[in-house]
Amino acid sequence: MTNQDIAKIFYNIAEILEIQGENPFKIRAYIKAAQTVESYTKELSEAQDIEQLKELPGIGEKIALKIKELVETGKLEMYERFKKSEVAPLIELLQVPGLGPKHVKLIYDKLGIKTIDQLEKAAKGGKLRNLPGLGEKTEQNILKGIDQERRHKERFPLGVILPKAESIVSQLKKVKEVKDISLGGSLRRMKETIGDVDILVSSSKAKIVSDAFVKLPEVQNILSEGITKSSVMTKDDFQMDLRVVKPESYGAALHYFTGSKAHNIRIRSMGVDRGLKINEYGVFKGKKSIAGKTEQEIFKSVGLPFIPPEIREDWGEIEAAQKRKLPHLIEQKDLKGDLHIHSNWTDGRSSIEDMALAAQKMGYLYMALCDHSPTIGITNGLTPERIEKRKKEIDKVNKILKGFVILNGAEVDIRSNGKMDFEDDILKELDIVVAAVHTKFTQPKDEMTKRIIGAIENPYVDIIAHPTGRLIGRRDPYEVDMDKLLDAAKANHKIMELNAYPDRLDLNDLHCRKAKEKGVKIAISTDSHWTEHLSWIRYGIATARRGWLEPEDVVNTLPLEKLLKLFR
DNA sequence: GCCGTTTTCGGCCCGACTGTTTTCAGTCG
Repeated sequence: MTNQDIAKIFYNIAEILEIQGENPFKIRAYIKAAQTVESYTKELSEAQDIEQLKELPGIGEKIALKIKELVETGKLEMYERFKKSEVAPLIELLQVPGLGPKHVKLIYDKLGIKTIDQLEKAAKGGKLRNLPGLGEKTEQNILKGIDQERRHKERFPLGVILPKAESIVSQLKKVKEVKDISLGGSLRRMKETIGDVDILVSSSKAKIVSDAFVKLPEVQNILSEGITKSSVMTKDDFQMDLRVVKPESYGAALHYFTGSKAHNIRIRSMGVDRGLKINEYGVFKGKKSIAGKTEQEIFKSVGLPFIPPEIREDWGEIEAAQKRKLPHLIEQKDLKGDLHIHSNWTDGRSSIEDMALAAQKMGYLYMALCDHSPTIGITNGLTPERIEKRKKEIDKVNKILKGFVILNGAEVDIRSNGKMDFEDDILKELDIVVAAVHTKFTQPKDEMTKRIIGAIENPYVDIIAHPTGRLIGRRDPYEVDMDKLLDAAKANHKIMELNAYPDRLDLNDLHCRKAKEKGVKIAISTDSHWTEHLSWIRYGIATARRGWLEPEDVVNTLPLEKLLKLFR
C-alpha cells in the first residue's frame, strides 16, 4: 500500500461523500488528507504510530486511524462499505466536466443513470431537459462534456504545453490593451503534467482583451465568454482560461491563479487570522484595499517573504517562509555543464563537435558524452573498439574548443543481474559512467532494486540515469524501492540523475526532495540526442526547483576540477 | 473531519459564469 494508493482511496471517499451531499467541509478534509498523503516523502507503510500521523497537516484522530487500518490490513472497512453503497458507481459521472455531484445525484434518483454511456443515451434522447433545474442547454453541455472527457482523459506533459502556451502569451502581448500578462496555474508552478492553461492579464479594457483571446487562431471553440473570464478549447484539444483584472489587482490575481489551491487556502486563512480578506482583487481590511499590485505585497500582508511559484504546494513552504528558511532554489544559470549527452556515434542525431558547440553556446564549461553501450542493439551501441575510436575523435574536438571540455563517458546498460554492460577494465578508462536500466522493466520490485543497487556499488559507476524508467503518460515507472536506492547512493557516494527529457523528468520532484533530505547529490542532465534538445534543461531545472533543490545539491553546478574529484 | 496564542465548539477561502430562474443553485478553479 503506497502513499499514492492511500491518497486515491481518500479522494474516492471524498467523491462518494459529495454525491451523498455530505458536509462540504468534511469532504474537503478528506481531500486535504489525500493531498498530504500523496505529497509526503516518507512511505506511510513504514510503521507510523497514530500520534506521528496526527502531526501531519490535515490528519486528525479519525483519518490517522484509517491510515493505520489501510497500512496494516491493506483495506479500509469504511471504504469497503462505501464501495457497496448505491451511489458509489456514480463517481464515474463526476469525471464529466460541467456535471457536479448535485446533478449526478438528481439524474440517478430520477432516471437511474449510473454510467457515462447511459448518460449519453439519455441526453441524446432529450430525457434530461425536463428534470427540475435542468434545461435544454444543460443537456447539450453534458453531451459536450462527455465528448471532452473521452477525448482527453490524460493530462499533457509540461514539455508539450509550455511552448504552445508561451506562443499564445506572446501573441496576446501584442494587443495594446494588455498591460501585464503571465501564465498561471500548474503551468507557472511547472508541474510535470498540465490539465489546462491559465493566462492572467492586467488591463483596464477587459472586454477588448477577452475578445482578442477568443479570436486567437488556435481556438477551436469557446466554452464560456465573459468580460473578465473566458474559456476556450484549442485545436490541440486543451482548455485555456483567461482572466483579466485591473492593474491594481494584478499581483493578487497572479497569486490566486497560480495556486496551488492548497497553498492559497493557507494564505487566505493566514489573512483571516490577521483580520484581512484576501481574494483575487487584493488584500482587504474591511472595505479598504491595502495590497494587490504585486505578489510580494500579498505575501507581505501575511508576514511572509516571496515564495517561488514552483514550491507553492503547501508542502511545507509556508512554514519554511515563516522561519525565513526558504531554499535558494537552483536556476539555469547555476549550471556549468550537462552530464548526459549523446552523439551520432550511437542513436544521437548530431556530431560530437556540433553537440559541444551547442553546449558551449548554452554557457556551459563541459559536457559528458555518454553514448550507449552495446546491449541496446537498436542504438548502434559502442563496442570496445568503437570506444577507442571515439576517444580519438573527442581528443580532436577538445583541441579545437576553447574554454570547454568534452568528458569521455558512456551510458552503460545495467543488465538484469545488476552487472554492467561493459567490463570494469573498459569502465575505468572512461571519465564518467552513467548507468541505466533499458531492458526487462517488469522485474519484481526486490529484483529491480537489487539490480540497480548492483550498479550503484560498482566502483566505476558515477551516476544512475533516469532511475525509475517512466515515460510520462506512456509508461509507468518500473517497481523499485526508491528509499533503498537513495540509501545505497548515499553510502557509495553516487549521484542520481534528474533527467530533463520532457517525457521523463525522472527523478520527479518528490524524489528530488527525498534525495536532498537524505543528502544524495543530483545531476540535472538533458539526455540530449540532438543539439535542439539541450534547451530541455529548463524542464529539469523546473522539476529540481519543485523538489526544493539548491545549487549545492546539484553536481553539475560545480567547476570541472571539483566535479571530477567527486567522481570515483 | 480538522483545528485552536480570542475557541474543545463552531468555524472552515472566495468569486465568476451559466442556466434556469425571478433571486439563485450548481459548477469550476
